[in-house]
Amino acid sequence: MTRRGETLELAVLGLLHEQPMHGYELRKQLNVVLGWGRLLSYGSLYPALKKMSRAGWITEHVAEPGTTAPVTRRQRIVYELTERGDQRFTSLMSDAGPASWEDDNFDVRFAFFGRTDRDIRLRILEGRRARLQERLSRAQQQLAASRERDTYTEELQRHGVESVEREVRWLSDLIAAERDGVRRQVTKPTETT
Amino acid sequence: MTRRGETLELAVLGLLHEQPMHGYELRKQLNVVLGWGRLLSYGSLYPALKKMSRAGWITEHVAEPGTTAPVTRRQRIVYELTERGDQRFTSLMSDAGPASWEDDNFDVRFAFFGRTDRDIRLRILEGRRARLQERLSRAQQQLAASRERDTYTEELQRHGVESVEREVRWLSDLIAAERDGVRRQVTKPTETT
DNA sequence: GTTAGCATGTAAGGAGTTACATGATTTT
DNA sequence: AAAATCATGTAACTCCTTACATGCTAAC
Repeated sequence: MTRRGETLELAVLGLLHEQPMHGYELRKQLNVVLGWGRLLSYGSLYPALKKMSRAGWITEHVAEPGTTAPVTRRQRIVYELTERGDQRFTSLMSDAGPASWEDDNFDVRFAFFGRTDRDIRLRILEGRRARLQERLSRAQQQLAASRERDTYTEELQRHGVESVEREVRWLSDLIAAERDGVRRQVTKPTETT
Repeated sequence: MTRRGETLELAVLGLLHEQPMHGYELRKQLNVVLGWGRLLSYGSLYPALKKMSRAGWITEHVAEPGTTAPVTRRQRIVYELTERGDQRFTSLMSDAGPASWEDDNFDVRFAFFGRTDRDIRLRILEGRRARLQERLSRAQQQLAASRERDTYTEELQRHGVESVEREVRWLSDLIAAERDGVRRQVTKPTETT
């Protein structure tokens, strides 16, 4: 019944869904999928992989030098998704959770949209938009209320509101595209500054 | 020589710089200053206040019902900035730290720009911009390299790049304004409340 | 021959959340 | 009389980072 911290787990399962990988490579790929500014630390990655291995979602294969890759530098451990891991992936992608959990996982889930049904995609996108809009109205009220505060605080809040508004528009475009069943191809929204 | 987690500390010191406050009120204000989506939990706030109190940066005054506010609901503990706390605030605002630390603290520092010198403000803004630009070029390379990947991953990366580009422009505007000495009306806002 | 990158791990510690515990006051 | 809000706190737990430990291979 773990509710938080499944983000890393989902990201690993999703990446191994594409192809087996060893930890070092996985870390680099995780940097793309997780929206985090920094690279995930090894102190976090390897224990997580062990845990997932024990849970039966992935398997560890020791790849000896020269057997797998053209130039293998040293012993590497290649992780591969199991069938149960695949089920776990699907469950994590489609299950609804608390708002905070869904917010934490949004980026990762989005990255794996290609392996998810359209109705699930729509639910995730609409849920995200609804939560952002809620946050937006609170922030706008706050902005209107705190006019007395100094310019910098106000500027920070104004910028925050604009960023969220921008993200809401982005989501709306994506939702519209999904509804139309149109395979979206990167239309650059007209920039208004 | 604590390097991380001074974010909360800085935010509290900055808010108490304006006026003394009790914990419950502080939490609401922190929600504005810290860029976090959720409210800070009490389980995090109160121990932090105790710690800062022991360090001598703030003092605790018990405000008995009826003595301070017009309608006091129950016993509240009002926290007030000490002189050493003020020094600590200045130090945290002006000290340069590791990149990750400066990134974590950027929002909070920006919110308190009104109580900081212009050269410090410029250093913080330019530092932030430099780090974002660095991240941007890496992300752009990644985006160009991974054209084979599916549409959603690409879309996510594209959106990420655009967001960062936008933030860089925002920072550039702010830097230009600071350089021009276009005083955004500083230091002490007109006394009200 | 030394530095940089590849590759895997452990131990200690930091900073936060959730759940629990208590109780007054205001609103419905 | 119940529910919401005000107000403060503790204990257990989670997840992550930093620092340490090891050792191979490629490039300069």
